Amino acid sequence: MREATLRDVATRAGVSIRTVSNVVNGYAPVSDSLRAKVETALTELDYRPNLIARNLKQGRSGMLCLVVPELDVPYFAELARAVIAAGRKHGYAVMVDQTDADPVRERELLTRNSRLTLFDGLILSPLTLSAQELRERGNKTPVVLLGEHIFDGSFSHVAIDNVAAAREATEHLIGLGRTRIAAVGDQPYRTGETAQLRTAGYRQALERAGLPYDPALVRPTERFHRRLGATAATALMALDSPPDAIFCYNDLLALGALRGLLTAGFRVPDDVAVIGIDGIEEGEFATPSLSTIVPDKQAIATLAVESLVALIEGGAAPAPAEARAAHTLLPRESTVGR
Amino acid sequence: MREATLRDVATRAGVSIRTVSNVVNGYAPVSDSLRAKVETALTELDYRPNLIARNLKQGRSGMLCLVVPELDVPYFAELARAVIAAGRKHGYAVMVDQTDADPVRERELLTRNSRLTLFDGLILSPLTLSAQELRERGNKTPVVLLGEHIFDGSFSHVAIDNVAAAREATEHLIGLGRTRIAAVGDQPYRTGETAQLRTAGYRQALERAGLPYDPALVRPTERFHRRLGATAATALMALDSPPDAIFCYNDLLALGALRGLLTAGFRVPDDVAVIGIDGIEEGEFATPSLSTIVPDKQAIATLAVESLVALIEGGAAPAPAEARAAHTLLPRESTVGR
DNA sequence: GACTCGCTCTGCAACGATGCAGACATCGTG
DNA sequence: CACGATGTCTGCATCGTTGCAGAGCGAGTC
Repeated sequence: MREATLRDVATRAGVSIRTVSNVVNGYAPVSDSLRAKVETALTELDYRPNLIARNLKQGRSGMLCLVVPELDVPYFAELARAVIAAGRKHGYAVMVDQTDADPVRERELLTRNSRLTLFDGLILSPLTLSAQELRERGNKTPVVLLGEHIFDGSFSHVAIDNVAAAREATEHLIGLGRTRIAAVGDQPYRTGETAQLRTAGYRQALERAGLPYDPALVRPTERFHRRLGATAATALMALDSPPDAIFCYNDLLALGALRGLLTAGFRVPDDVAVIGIDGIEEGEFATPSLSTIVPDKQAIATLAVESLVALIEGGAAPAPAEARAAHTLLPRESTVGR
Repeated sequence: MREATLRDVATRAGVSIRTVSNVVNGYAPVSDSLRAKVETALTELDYRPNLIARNLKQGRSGMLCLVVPELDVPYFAELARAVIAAGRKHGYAVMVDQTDADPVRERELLTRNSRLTLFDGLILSPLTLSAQELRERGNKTPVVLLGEHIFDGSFSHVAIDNVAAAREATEHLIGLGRTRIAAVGDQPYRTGETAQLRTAGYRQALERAGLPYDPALVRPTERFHRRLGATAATALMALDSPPDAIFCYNDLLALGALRGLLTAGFRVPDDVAVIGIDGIEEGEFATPSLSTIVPDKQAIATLAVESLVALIEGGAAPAPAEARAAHTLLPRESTVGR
């Protein structure tokens, strides 16, 4: 049985379609007697408005889309929660999609037939897309980007200050008296901008402290996953002169490193201190608990949604806004011990 | 500037709207010369089909919606990944939403204006909704339920055998020689069906092994979060005769318990063994690594999507299907040590 | 009593796409 | 040369809703 339409209700109630629509939406004044008749018919037929039709007519869907590389990376899951909440505050439903960190699927977002046309706006955390590709997309859906990646002034964009965050993480380790500090997570190629910014911050901290920069202590990882963190950390400890601290470019790498180090028999933080970035809840319950830089996810979400809503409702495109969210150092056992 | 429509392209190419549509969709044969003209116009105007309009005409959107209580609960995030993948295999895009474990928001899903009308089907992991509420919803969108909750035969439904899973977890602990086994996560009220099934499995195992059932060892928790696991575990160890093993109803509780126990100075598994359910990746990297029951998330996702697609494309409603996904015991350090 | 006013209510057109039936031109066949 | 068959292309109606303009009607005013 198909869903009842306005026409069905109108026939049953003996009124015009338009009047039913008015009753449903409360747009125009309707006399009590008619209203009652219509409402009876509405419930009898169990009418539900067809939102697709409404959207077509109104040219908007009231939905935003958040696209992240991987939902099961806790940082993105926690961010998604915040974005969904921020969207609701502005009257938008936020639906989440993931690209599986697959460049092909990221590019699908830009194609002609992308499902994104269904949404009023897009919040995208790109992984491999270049600014140029994004600019040339056929898609006119308003976009706000998350993360440092590919920002070139042509899009609204929200991120933390990655250089500062990395510098502060490294300085925290230096402040604890560590002198051979490794970095895990560099991505020295086109799509690794965020990682490169963190490397820059790391080097700034070393420089300011007058510590030498040793390329052997910087380990690239293709992704920011636990297992790669474990591998990198144990490899570092196998060096002739191993590090006494490891700065990981995100918490998953750091948590993997923790586990790898403990398995290999190293004590954290006594032998090696470890710090990450992301402030995911998992780090609080790890053993030892993980020191980290906590980005203000609430702020990121709010800023992203606000920029996007401005783009959508602002009519003429306002200039792309670049917003910075705050971050704070959260020292825990993995650097300062118990 | 608004998006180009078929009409715009048709005007520019000097052909009928219908022909442009044919070129775009490849439906009917079009001569090479016309096709070329149309394609030029298409790219010049950067035409993108309006999916809302297409959906309205075709009566379907090609999108499924997955609704979970909390995306930042890793089990749901990992499940979401699997569901998204399974959906793609069947030609559907899956969008994810969360209710924040808020009963009000769960009920919003059922209201007249629910955005769900935009989707061809719904995969729902309900938390507080009753079967009756779901049955009485105005919404005719096909639904498949995840988890044991509220299944009463009126909906298609996918879950693991929670009783067996809990029994096997408990039996694993018993097999290691533990005799005072606690359970963390009971929810002895209407919306706690899943938890209650796990309690049943726990009691079955005790009974079969001839171990006494001690109500003091069963700790309810309102949610399945790390912090509550930590609290419950430390409370248990403060008992006059503390347990020598703890079965947690999910991995987050277990990971919280691990941390709580270690902070309180207990050795895991020497003093207390700990096991969870969910098989989330986090448990593999915890210290000690977490023993767990791993539900076959791939299977859950596949079964759910297949049932849903059957409902959607099957025309006349097929009988609701009840599907069971497999689970396996994965012993790790938190029960068997290193 | 004619007129305006204001309140209800209605019909038509439109959003942008596709399904369908048929128009038209071209071709092959007897 | 007439005919039907084939291959391209088009116009109209339609999906379910809302915007707009105006019809109809009773009440109020002079």
